[in-house]
Amino acid sequence: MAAKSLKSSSAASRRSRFGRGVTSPDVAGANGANGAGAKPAGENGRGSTARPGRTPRMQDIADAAGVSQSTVSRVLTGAPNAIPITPATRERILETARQMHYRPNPLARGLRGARTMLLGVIVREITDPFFPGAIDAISTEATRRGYNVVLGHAHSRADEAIALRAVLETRHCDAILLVGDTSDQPRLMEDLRDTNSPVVGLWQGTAPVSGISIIGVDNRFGISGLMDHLLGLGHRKIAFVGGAFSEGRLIGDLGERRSAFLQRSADLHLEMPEGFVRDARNTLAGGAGALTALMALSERPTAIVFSTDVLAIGALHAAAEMGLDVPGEVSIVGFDDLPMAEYTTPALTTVHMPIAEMAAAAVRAAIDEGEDSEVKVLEIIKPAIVIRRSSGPAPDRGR
Amino acid sequence: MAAKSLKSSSAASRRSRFGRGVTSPDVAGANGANGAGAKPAGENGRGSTARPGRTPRMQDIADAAGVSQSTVSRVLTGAPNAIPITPATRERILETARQMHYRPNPLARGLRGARTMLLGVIVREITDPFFPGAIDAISTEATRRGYNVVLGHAHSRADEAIALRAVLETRHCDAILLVGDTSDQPRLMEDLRDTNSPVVGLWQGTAPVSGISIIGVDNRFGISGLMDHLLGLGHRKIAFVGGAFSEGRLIGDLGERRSAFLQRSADLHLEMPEGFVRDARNTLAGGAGALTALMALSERPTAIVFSTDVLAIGALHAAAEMGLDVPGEVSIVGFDDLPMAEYTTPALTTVHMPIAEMAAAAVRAAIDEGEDSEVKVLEIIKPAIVIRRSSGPAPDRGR
DNA sequence: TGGTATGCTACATTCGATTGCGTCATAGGC
DNA sequence: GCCTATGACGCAATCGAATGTAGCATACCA
Repeated sequence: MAAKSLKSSSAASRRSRFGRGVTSPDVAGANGANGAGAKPAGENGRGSTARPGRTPRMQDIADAAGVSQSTVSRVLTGAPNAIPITPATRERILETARQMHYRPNPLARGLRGARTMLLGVIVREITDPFFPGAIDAISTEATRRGYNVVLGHAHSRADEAIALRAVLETRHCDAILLVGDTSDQPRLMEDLRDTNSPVVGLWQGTAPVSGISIIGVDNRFGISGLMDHLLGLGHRKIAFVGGAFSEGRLIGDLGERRSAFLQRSADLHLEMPEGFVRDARNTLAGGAGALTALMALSERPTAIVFSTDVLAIGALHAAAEMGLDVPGEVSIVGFDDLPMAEYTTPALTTVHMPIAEMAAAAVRAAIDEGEDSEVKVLEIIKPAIVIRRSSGPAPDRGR
Repeated sequence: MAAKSLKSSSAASRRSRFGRGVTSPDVAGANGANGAGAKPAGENGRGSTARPGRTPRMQDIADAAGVSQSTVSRVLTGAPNAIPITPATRERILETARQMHYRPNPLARGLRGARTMLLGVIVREITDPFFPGAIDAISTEATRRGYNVVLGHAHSRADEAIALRAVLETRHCDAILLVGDTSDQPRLMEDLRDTNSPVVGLWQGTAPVSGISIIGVDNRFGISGLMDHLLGLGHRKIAFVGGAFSEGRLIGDLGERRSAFLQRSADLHLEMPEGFVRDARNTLAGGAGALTALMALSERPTAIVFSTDVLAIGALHAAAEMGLDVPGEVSIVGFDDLPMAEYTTPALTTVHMPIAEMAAAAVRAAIDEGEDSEVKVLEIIKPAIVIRRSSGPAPDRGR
């Protein structure tokens, strides 16, 4: 309280009277005031007035603790500075900051070039049930490493630029994660190239992309596993339904699964009648429609490989609706192992996606790359088959 | 190129030689240099050197266009300033900025107190299939209004503070949306109270909370509708399974649904044998377990109201596993109308949640509140029943 | 030709935290 | 008693954009 009056006669007024013009010869003015005012235990630097109703800044802590703002900074950042601070001072500052509910302003921090501890995540089609788990895993791993997640959206074509812009203009992201295939959004990719923050692609397919790290799943391996399983059950007439996000455009993982199926079928000389390979939008309705269409063929498949669980679940529903027995009459398998896959009727045979590990790997790549080097990662993870009830022996086997 | 040499003899060197000490009488020094150097079409203000490899700042645009940084700012913000700019100059600046791929630094912007156009969204249990749609809707509406979404996570108790801190420390959010019930996280709520940014609760229940706006669904109305539907089908032995997120703790919407059921049952004098009202974790497994338990009762219910679709879907699966006919032997209804609800076997009767409208309302409330007043919104939306295949006539009706 | 009005642009400050460098003070050595 | 070493800290510039105010320049008026 008493210090309040001292303040205006020492540092504060000195500043305002002389302005910043006086460079160094800080003669009588300051020294004299200091000497006269005894311990001027507070109020130095510029705007030293308390600001009611506003969140405290570092200067306010400094004032309250009777030190300079820079000292507060050094204590609070806890950096192993060359500059030593007395434990007593340190403790006093820490305590003051605590009492005043101080929280550093990340904007000001970021402005100086410090990490913002933000991870930009651009997701395609968040309504795809696959992604929530992915976001969860990413967010968890990011949080564990002290990072936060900013969500960008790339739903429709028209939004491509906007979504990306948004996250990029909020470009204080230390790194950017592309989740799901976004490669058909040319402007996004182009914008990303301008960014100098590291970019990591997750579930974008396994093809290397210049300038970004890739964490992907081995789709070929997964599809092969699925087919081996079905072949082992005696199936020879196997159809495939590939999901496409946009109209007819097969991209990334989904495209790889499709071509893996085609190639494997060719290698095995499986008969592949007209209509056995279909495309459908990657929705429940798309899966249902595909199943209906396949069952309308004169020569029906005995097993169907769906490129995602979403499609397969939609197909399961359609099968039940039309009174078709799964797996008695037709086996249905998916890809992704959604949480729901275990609880469908019947439970779905699928390929388990190690979401958590992949998300962790992606976050790690993103952060490490931001901190360290320019090294691009290319990590392809092999998934495992999960056999449940929706696949069974081929119905024509007994013949 | 020629301008390059002029630069160092005009404005730039003037600054460095005289420093900031010389306040206004900008006499000979500057004028003389200007006169000698003819049109000094560039390089004014401080650090006027081009900075290769870095994203251009406003100053760089100014240098390139031969104007001052403030002029660039005024042109780019497009604010209806009192200060007019020549169309020619304006166009030149705009063009330069375009060519240099200039993007304003939101950090610097925010530092000045401008809106950051960021919406903090704190979600509880993102793995709950209900939320992706919610996030999608929020993100869409936010994007439409030029905002971006920062995702916070509040999974487990231990993380409560961390998650919130994270989003709050990234406090440059203009507003905060609480999605799902977070009221059992005391520290979070407390922290939120310190914030002076507006807070909106979505799907937190319908009880007013001091200091925050609430957008909720009328759970009582939904449950009543469900029960009326079942009563109309002749059901009198109706059980209830309430989902709890954490161990046994009934919160928010889920708690309201439970008490709505209890009250309505009491009003109607429905018989309510021991074990007819159960709690379960809000997961597929929880729903499956609850169904199994209910069917093990000596007196079985003919219909079961699940407080979420997730529970109901789990139950549907368990019923199929144990060969129970739905709705022949037992009717199952849910709440939320997940996208999946239409594709279960059989399709689920449930209460449709108007996610998009509610999300839009929440975003609107958050943004408007931030821009305008202190008015708190309390909006309770009435949901509609969706009747599908999982509910049917009571089996004992024919007796 | 001097003075004023008007149209534009430049300067300097501000936001809050970080950091290189400078400085004061105390202790110790001789 | 003076000088140096080192401990403990403060000063001020800096990051990029926004903005109030000062100031220049041309045109116009008397």
